Amino acid sequence: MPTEADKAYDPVAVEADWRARWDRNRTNSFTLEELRTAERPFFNLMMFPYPSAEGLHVGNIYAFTGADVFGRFKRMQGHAVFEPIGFDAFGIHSENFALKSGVHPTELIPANVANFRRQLRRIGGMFDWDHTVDTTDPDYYKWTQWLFLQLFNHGLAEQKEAPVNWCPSCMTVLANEQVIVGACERCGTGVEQRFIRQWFFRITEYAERLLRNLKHIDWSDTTLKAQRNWIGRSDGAELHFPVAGSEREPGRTASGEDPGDEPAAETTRITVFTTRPDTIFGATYVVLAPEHPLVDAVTSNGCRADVEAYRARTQAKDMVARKKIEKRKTGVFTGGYCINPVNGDRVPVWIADYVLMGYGTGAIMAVPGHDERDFDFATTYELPIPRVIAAPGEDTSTPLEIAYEYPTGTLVNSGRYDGLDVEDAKTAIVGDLAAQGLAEAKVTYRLHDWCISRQRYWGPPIPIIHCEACGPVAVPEEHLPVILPHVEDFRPDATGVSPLSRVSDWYEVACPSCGGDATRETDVSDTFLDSAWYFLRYPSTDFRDRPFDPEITRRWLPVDCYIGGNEHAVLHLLYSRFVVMALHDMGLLHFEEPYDQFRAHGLIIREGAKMSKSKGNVIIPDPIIERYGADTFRLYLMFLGPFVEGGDYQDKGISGPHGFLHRLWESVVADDDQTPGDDPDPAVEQKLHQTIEKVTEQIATLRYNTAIAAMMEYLNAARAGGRAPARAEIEPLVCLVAPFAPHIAEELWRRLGHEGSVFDGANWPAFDPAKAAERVARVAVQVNGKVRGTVSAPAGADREAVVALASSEPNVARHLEGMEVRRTIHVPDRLLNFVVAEAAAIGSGSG
RNA sequence: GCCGGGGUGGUGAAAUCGGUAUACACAGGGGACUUAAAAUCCCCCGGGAGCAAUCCCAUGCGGGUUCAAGUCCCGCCCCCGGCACCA
Repeated sequence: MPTEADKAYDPVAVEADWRARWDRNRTNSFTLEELRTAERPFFNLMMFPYPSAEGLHVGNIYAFTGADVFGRFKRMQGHAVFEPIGFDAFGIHSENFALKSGVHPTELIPANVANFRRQLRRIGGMFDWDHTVDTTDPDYYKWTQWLFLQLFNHGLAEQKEAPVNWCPSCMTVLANEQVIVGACERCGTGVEQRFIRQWFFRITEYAERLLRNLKHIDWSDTTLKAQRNWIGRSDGAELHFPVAGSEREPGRTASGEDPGDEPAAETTRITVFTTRPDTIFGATYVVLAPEHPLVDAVTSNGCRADVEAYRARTQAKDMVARKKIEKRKTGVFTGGYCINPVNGDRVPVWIADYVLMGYGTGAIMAVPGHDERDFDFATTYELPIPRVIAAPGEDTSTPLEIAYEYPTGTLVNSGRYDGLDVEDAKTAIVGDLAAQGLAEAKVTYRLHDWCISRQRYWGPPIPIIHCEACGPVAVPEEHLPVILPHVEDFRPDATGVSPLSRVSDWYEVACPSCGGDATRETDVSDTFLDSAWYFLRYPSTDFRDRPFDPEITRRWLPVDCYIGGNEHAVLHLLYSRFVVMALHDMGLLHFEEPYDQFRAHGLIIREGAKMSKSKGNVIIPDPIIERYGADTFRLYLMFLGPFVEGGDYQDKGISGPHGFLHRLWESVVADDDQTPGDDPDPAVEQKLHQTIEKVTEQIATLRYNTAIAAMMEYLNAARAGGRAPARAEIEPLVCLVAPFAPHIAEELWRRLGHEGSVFDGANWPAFDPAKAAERVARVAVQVNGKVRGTVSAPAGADREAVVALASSEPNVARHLEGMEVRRTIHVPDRLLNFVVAEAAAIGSGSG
């Protein structure tokens, strides 16, 4: 006998019950054997969270719920869906929090992870808890270190000097995002740059493939665009400007006839990169980055003091400030000159910090007439600004008020190239200079090599041993993992090197190669390395002796669907693509792109404002879940707006979805005497199939908000006028709602008499187009484009039939009176439009 | 500055192969049921005029194309996110 308590919807009880059943029945977990043999495998991935001390953020819940809805939907369509979750627990966030709170990360992180696990279970995600990953677990980072070694062994890891942000007050290295307008985010002290030897992965070797493959993968457009911009291919040329006074200048003839027979090795040349070789006649000076290696060579004695002072000033600025556009460009003349290779003109050489050593060749030819930055600089230092490109309607003498930068026009003031258009001139000039050894066509990428060294504590040690005799030596694979030693005080100190460099009994080791005295690398690796391969690990966590099992990997990878935030649209996705591509080239993976499909979700705001701790308007999930249940919370989050765009969380709005689930519950768990027979009402059944069609299509395209609206509309129709829906009307709705509200769906499915989980077996309702078809169409009738009435016509009715119906509609007839119908436009089942004009000037006026 | 994405009721938002603008929900108002409350159910809800039928206006602003424009084209304004001297 069901009791009263059994009949009321108690979300907290239902959800606790079903969490227990899922665990008991292993509903969401795969055994190793199941992973090996799964039919129709579907790898549903979401970006794993950083387990913060504050607990799961609504942003996380939003993202995970959206991904989980998709996974459950696929599962109900008969796929074997693998949906793992893990913890990205290394990195500067944990370390800084630990420094501030005084709790060591080795205590902090496990506590945070435990809390996250609890919260993740509570939201009802279909997570396989037997296959999780924690990047701080030595069993995991052993393989992160292994990955480093694979790249090292294949020549893709190398050491280079590179600048870091240094705060002289905190005595620590800062990440770029910790530098706010040139100052340390914590103490406000001005940041300097220091040069340190660091490890880099040669991702730039893969730039072209990383760019090219973007054409074939199914990703959000915005993400593809962000990747393209980041890789930043630009097509241009390197041009060589011999330094005046060094040997063997080319002849001074304007046409550049002197071929300068051999490209004389002893000639010092400044090589510039430009995308506009057509403007070379307008190059009135050359600018080197202050760090450029030729600065010393070109600087005259008279200018040396100024040059040195300027270089010192530049170095004191941090990299971030230097990248900000300042109002005035600055620079100094070196006293040196070089020769414009196209006409033999002597042009002065300057240094300026608007030229960056890290891009192109670290040197530019300045064309002030056709480049805004050069224009500003030339204006400041009163350098000449000639015109060499004329737009239509302009000529040589048209004054240049601002730089003319458009890549179209005709050359002027350019010797024998005058009259050529921009594109032809590029080819001709580069071709002619190349014949003299003074130019090469060249493609440059904005993408930099990936610096993975961190002078920090909370990360996996880089598995390298430095030996005086042998150089950097890989830690032998059998010695992995290189365990991160427990260091009580891991605060960075004045030396600016990693905290691990203070642990001599850890870093002093024998060289694996020669056995001599050697030291471990004391930097740890970037968190992005941890997350660059975690999806490979998930299905293979049953193996302790290999990072990923070939057979399992072949079945499950690449990832079928990846959902995550656009804040990782660039780096994380790019790095993981690179790692996969490299492993593919080593023969370790059968694919070279990790994610078949990627979708970026939107952001949640609250009551129209961005959420932030300082505003005190963050949504705290636990109390909401306690009050309404996870199902309501999930449903509401997905209802707020389109998943890929985000939405505005308004506290009161949750009552809508909550009421919907209550009504659904009552429609199933109705009083016995109200339970009607099994025959569905034809009109309701029609609506049902229309709803199945919409919901199926909209979930597949992540338009969850409208899918939910369609279900609400259907339930309203099925309950209209207080009627109790028939079982055949309501049972399919339980299935449709299941991806969003899995606990209540399970419970109602059980109460409808089914054994086991609604997610086992392909229970997604079948759509029958015949049942969904409308038999009567409501056709809007317009006169001159204005709606004057609607008529009901049999579906598919032809023009004459609809015209006849429409003409007898009183209001339509009134508007047609005295008018001549010139045209009639008929859109079947939708609309009829009479285009009319006054028949004659005679009888005006209507009734 | 550049690259994305947007501006539709009191609010979150629907509708973009051009075809009845405002689905669904919140907030608000009225009613039924109930001892009462909750829950449920029904009705109203863009602005203006009118007793009403009905008419006019309305999708950031200004033009245009079309029988027909929230949707397409041109020119602006504003908001959000990202990148930022990339030669």
